[in-house]
Amino acid sequence: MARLSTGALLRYLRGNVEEKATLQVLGMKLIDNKAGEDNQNRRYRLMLSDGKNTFSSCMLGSQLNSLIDNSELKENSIVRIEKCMCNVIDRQAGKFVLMIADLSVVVSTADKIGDPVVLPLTNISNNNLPTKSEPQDDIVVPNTTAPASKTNVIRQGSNVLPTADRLVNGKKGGNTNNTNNNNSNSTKPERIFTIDIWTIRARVTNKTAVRTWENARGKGQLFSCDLCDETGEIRATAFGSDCDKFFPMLEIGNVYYITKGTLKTANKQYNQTNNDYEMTFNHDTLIEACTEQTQIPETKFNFIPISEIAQRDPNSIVDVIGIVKSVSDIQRIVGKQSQKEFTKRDILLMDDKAKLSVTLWGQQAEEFDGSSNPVLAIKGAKISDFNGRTLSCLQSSIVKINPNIQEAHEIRTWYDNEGFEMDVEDLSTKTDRERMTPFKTIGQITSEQLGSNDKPDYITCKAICLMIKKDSVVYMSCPAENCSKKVIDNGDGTFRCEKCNASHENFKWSYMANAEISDSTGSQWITLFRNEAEALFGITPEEFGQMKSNNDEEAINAVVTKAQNNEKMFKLRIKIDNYNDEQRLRVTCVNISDVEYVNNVKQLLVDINQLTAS
DNA sequence: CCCCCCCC
Repeated sequence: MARLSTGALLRYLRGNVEEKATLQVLGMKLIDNKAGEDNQNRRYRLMLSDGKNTFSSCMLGSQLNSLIDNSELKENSIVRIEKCMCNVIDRQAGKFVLMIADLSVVVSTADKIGDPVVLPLTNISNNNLPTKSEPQDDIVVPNTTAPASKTNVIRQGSNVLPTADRLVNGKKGGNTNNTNNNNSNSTKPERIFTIDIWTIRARVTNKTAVRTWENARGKGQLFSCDLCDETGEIRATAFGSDCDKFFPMLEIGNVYYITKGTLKTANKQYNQTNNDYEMTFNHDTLIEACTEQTQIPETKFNFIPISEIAQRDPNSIVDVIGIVKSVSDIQRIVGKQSQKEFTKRDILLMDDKAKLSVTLWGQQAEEFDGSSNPVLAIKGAKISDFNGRTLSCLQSSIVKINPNIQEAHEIRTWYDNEGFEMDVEDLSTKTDRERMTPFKTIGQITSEQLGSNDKPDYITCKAICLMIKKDSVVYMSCPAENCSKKVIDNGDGTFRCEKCNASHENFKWSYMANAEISDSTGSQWITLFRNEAEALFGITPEEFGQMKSNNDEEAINAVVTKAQNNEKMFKLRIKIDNYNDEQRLRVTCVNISDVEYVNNVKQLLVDINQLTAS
């Protein structure tokens, strides 16, 4: 039976955020946001109860808004806090915000439990952390409404500060050591205090050297660093004197409380963190080292499959993980422009679908030990389009060997069990034609006049097969190997091939199917030959030909119908050619594959970001 | 307010 975790709210505010407490939602309020119409970023503030106390500065992560939208999470719901953070706004004044990064709804519809009172915020900074709930105080859900214990969870003798809410209401808290008043209407919603000052507790995962800059706007110095906490990451930069002040304070790997700073939209072109904003440290910024133990991850990776690098734009920045298949020796080269000498080392990195060459530079190259096929995780490598696709690490790239993260364990297991004997597509040896199959819509075939160059254009589009010319799916072709020329039935049991200039005793069925495919932007007739037609129909040309010989209309209809109306990825070769003095667009399908929706959506997001960035 | 990151 679910129980509320008595005392959990105080423990959270004291920093014991690892606890997965069961709490009741006594109130929720949509917070006014400046971008009022921005439905994505709307924020709810919850009043949570642990059965004994309530705390109403609990911000619900916006990714959890759907729980409210679908009424799974509502007033009096009982929830389990899966992940939260305590944001200290002003420790002395007892201003805290509990950020709910993840929760699960234990009981959606419930009655109010107990008679909790507003949590008096004591000197939370005392280190005497209760680490587990007190079972004797647990309140059974849902069939008891026993009043909360008379004992306040706050330690005897502690300095009790007024609650944040009381401060907002303009009252002095005084000694509220025993605030447990069963008559108090503690569910009365308090005003939220304005969160115009924030504090994050974050780990520095990367830091640049101090660099000087000079351009038309002036000159100066700067450094930047990447910060991450349990919920995300952000890049921060300091200029001028702020640079002098903060550079020596921040050390890679350490955790800091950072208060105040300017936020601006991130320039995705240069910012490899997964955040729409970036931070500038300014005169008001306060940075304080955090010496407590935290669960803040070392580095936040946003891995993409290696195969997806083929679809991404050159020069874009990605995170990848893979097995080091092989490693080159150190090479020394001289830069063309700079005339400086660089050292480099190439690594062949593979996952379950593809492999490619990754270049490390300088110290990273020299110190790299790739023996015994380690897992390599790279954050912030640049895609280069030399020799197909390769990756190049930057000074800012984070390269981790055998990191202790889930994805690394998964790929290790895969490689040791089966991957070691697999071969996968090599993105770094492909010809231009093979790799240049960007995602496009059918409408773009016309709008971009694809196929009008000397070389054919190759695109990949997500489309549905609308119609198939079912009478001309297969034809009788020359049985000779490497010849698929249509044969003429001599009527005497032999079949003439003009190409081989010979008559054969038999023929073979070959595919040449015509299909109309469509997406939201248009439709296009395409031709499919053996591999692609076989992928579309799911049967061999011989099987199809047999049905045709048997005049088995019903079977043919069944096969054709099944091939229609499915969404697939069509890789197309597009070329205008002359046929009987007439120009016509030939669109040949060169590959059909299933839509990988996760990758497809990621690609769409990349496209959308590029549209909004420009 | 930077935004360069190398070579075949």
